[in-house]
Amino acid sequence: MNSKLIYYQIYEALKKDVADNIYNSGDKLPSENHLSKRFGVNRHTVRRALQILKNEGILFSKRGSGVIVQASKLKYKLGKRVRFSENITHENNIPKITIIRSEYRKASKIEADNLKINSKDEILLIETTGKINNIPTIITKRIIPNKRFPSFLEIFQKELSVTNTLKLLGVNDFVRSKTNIIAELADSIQANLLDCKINSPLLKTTYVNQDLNCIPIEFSQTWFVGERIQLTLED
Amino acid sequence: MNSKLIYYQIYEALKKDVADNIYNSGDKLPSENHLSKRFGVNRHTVRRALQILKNEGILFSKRGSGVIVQASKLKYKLGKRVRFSENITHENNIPKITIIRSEYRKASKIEADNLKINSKDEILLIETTGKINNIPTIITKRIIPNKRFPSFLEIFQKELSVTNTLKLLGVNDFVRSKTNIIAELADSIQANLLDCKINSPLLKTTYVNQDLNCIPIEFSQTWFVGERIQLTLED
DNA sequence: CTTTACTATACAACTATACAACTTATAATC
DNA sequence: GATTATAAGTTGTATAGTTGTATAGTAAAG
Repeated sequence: MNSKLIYYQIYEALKKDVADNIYNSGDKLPSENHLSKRFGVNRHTVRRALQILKNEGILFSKRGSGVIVQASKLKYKLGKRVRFSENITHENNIPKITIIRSEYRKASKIEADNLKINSKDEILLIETTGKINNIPTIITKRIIPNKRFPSFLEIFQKELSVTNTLKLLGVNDFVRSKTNIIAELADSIQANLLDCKINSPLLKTTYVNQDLNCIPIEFSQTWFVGERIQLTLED
Repeated sequence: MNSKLIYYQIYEALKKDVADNIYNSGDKLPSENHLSKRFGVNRHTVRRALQILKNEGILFSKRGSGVIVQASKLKYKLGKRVRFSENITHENNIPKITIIRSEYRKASKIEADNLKINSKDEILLIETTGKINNIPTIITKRIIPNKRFPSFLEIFQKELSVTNTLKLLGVNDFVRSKTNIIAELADSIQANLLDCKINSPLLKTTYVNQDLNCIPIEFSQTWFVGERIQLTLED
């Protein structure tokens, strides 16, 4: 019976277009006005169809900008050696990292504990966003001991890769000592950075990377947009 | 006896109004609520009268919009040289074309065969609706080889006429190589675009226009609302 | 008693219009 | 060249009006 409803027909037509890759991940759909002309209906009828697709996680919209095809959930491997770039390019996705903030300051107690440094030693904070196929998906906040890596920021700004930066600093391998995973809700700043709604579910991982002598290198937190990422564990 | 019945009297009154051109082709009637007040009856009694007029093909309705006076069947000439605008304006009717969709993509096999191009060459798809005296009557889906006419869309958006667009592109004359005519039933999207019921009969023509050197220019399909158009052949 | 014509009411689906909030592209200005 | 206004385009929201459909009820005719 649903099949006779107009909005449902439009829903099916648009869903097919996405499935047929007429609109690809990250693409903007034609505007609601264009779609309403294409289907010969009022804009609100199109919106009703779009709403279903948004609920299904196939589309998402941004006021003033457009309606965009949601990328299917990317698998992000967690384990002993987690490498961002490899994790993304592995499935032919294109990563892009942007530094949004960096600052030097004294370590907090938690940071000092995790990095096994003296309390109030100076640390470097770097906050980055990661886009996958041009869709913002990841925020990372890194705490790095400044005493050991005084030129980290300078190199990282060029390399935009922890792995490469550490190599250039003489650390050829590093592993995770632990990873905690919790769920959080996006606040307005995160929502803005991640192109998601406020209160969208985020996956937050907290971890320490250390060299092979078990000396901590970075204490970091990463937020993933739940709709776009699934974390997978391996041993 | 029938003449006593209220709904039948309303039916006759409305039919007379249409015959007397109080309501013309394409005009909206007053809403059912207004009519029910005018005749001093319940809305459903008016609807019963309207239903007969719809069955007779004199009126048609669109949910949310209103009840509209149906046009009488227009003659549309098919033959070697088919020109939409001329066909319509010939009997003092006013045509209006709207682009509802355009996209570039690879040719399907059938399209490539008909256009005599390589399979998977890029084509331009343009979908338009044609209103006659403001009543939607025609849908056309055109496939045009992009390699030969890379600026077709740009010009067509201004001209809204294939004949004019081709003239500006240096093609002063073109003819149809073949025309197939079949009957189809309107699906829900076509029904909305054409302001007709789902499963209304449509005339569908499939044809290829080619230049005088017999090189295909467009491979297209046109759907006509059966209630509003009759096709006529000439040689 | 059953059917038919008509009323009454309510809600769903869709249209029409307007405006706010926001983004993007373009032009103007420094 | 970079920054700032301006304009145009987009989604979000609200309100009102229209047809489609379902249910219940009344009165009259057979």
